[in-house]
Amino acid sequence: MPFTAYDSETCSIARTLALVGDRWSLLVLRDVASGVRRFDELAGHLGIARNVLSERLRRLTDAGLLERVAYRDEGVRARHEYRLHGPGRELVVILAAFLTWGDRHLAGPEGPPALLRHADCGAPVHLTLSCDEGHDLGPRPRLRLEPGPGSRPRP
Amino acid sequence: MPFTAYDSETCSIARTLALVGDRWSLLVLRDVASGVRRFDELAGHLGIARNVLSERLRRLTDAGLLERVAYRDEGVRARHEYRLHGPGRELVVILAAFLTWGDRHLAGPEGPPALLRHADCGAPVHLTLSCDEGHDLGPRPRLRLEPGPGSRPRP
DNA sequence: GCAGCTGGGTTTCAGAACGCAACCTATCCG
DNA sequence: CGGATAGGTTGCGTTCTGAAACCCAGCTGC
Repeated sequence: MPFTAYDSETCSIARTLALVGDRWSLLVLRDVASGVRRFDELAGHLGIARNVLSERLRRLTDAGLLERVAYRDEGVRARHEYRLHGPGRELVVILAAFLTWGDRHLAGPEGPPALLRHADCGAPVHLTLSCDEGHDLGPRPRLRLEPGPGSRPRP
Repeated sequence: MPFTAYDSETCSIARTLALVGDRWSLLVLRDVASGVRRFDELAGHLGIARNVLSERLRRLTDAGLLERVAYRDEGVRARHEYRLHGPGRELVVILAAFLTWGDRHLAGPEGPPALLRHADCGAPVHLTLSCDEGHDLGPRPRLRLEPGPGSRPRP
């Protein structure tokens, strides 16, 4: 049964992209994961239009990837900030995949523009793809995507 | 030095997203990686507008992620198809990251809609994030993104 | 006690991107 | 010659995005 016989949108890749696959969501998540948590900081750092940022934060919060947390600096009224939440914390693996690819193929001669480290021990981090037989698949893995139990035929 | 002091667009995540971070590119790459290589098949399976598909294929080809390969079925004139090429073959790691996340958080009770297997041995594939000290970081890694040698201050 | 500042947005409107359908064009077959 | 078909391109209307202005609540200084 060819891949084309199955519904494109049911695939987990498509579903995940529908959630965070626009031009800004992953950058917002990157910044939040890096400690940029407040609206104005995000808007300033990302260069995103404020209405778009507002809409993205709402969507990501509604989806449970971010949480709004109240905080209060001294002498200022209570405000709130955004933090990674629940499943959102696992999205950093996707960010790491983008970072790794970009470092390998888009970095200039000066080297990678950002480094990803293990927060606990400070060592650089790397992503490996391996199969349940224990083979390491390397950077250019030979893979096959096939319909799984939750697949649906194309409408 | 806070993360906000560094240019958002220089980051490898941002650069990679600028290349493939629109609503369709990664789905096109998923399909091409899965053996859907011809224009009409892609258009039909993805449900993408033909002009948009045309433009995406050109961009991805220009960027060196896809190559156009001539082929000829019997009794039909020569045509061409698209295949993953060079750095494009390494993008499947990003697709695997999306798939893994979607399987964990967006799959229904029936199970994952698609399975990713090692083409050589047929075993399911998984992604692991580990640090150079050898710690396995698990699905919710505690990471720190910091400016690297190629970083630039914010303009 | 009120003017101004600040964080965190919403509103408005123009321009870019997208989706749909129609059309074009080689080539091969009958 | 007249389809059939793969692989696009063109034109047009709708939707999404971006920039900038505006709003609003609460603190602070005067």
